[in-house]
Amino acid sequence: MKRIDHLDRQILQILQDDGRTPYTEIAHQLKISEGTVRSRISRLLHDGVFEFVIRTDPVKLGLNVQTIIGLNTKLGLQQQVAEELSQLPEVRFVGAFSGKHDLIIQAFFYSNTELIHFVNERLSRIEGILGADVSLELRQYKDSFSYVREDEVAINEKG
Amino acid sequence: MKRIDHLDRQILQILQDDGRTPYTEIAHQLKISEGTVRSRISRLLHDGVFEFVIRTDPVKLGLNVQTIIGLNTKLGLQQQVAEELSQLPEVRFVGAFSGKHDLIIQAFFYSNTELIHFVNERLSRIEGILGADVSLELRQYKDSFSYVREDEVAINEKG
DNA sequence: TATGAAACGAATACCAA
DNA sequence: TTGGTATTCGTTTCATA
Repeated sequence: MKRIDHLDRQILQILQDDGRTPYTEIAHQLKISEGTVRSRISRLLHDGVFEFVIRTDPVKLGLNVQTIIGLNTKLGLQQQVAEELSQLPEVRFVGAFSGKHDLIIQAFFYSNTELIHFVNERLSRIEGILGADVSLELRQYKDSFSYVREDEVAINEKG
Repeated sequence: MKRIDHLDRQILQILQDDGRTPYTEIAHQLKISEGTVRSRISRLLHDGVFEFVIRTDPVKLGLNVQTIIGLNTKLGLQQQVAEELSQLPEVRFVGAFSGKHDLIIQAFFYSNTELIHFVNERLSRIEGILGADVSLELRQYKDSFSYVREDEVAINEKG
């Protein structure tokens, strides 16, 4: 995989704001040709650096109950638990972490009833879960995917 | 805002997989006209139900250190702290929660050095933060934005 | 269904190793 | 001279009225 250079990052920054910005418009903004934009985007897509998606508003879809759940798992069963959780449609994110919880997941529900059902019925039936700390989202301040920064190394190992 | 119906959800499901699926292709898959697809997408965009974005792979951009940080804040200063955190480019997500932590954030860094710098320099200077539990992501199992489900109410208030 | 805009494929030009 | 990248242009596909 070729290294991502400054021009790639500039293209990504524009697409972060609007995933539908035409190649011609990107080319114009960056003062390069449309072909360059196209070939770079093809390469970045091919290398899996990014993909075109849509971001839906969970609340507008009726998913009013948003949670982050920290889980502790039995030694040796963490991966299996993580994989089972990943199958569930309510679960958006699953990661293994160091820290107070072995696994942290993010899950969305249509109602508190559905959340309770999830914890009592779904989680309780997964072998290897020792405990679950449910945090209920009261307010969201930021949920951005614009994390492409101009330069890779802001603070290097000596900083 | 008009209610989101089954057909809207089907359109969103297709776009979740590929945000650039042509209207004609969506129309063909759902056996409806292209005009219907277009008018529905316009309405959904207008209502803020979804937006076209790109999803970049943080690791491929060099953001190898991914964290979830739980914060406790001084009474009365939570909102101010949340807003300050939202300004920081390293921070992707900020939410207020009920549970063990008042605020939960997700942040990405280029290196452990940058993470340490963030905690010691950035966080420590924000007034109102009482404590921070840093969880370091060791492995990611799922990070999906495909949370549009076929039907809104899987389990209703009586279920 | 027609019109303009955007995306695409392929040939060519450029540049640096 | 060669491999990689940028440009250009003709064609096709798409969005839109």
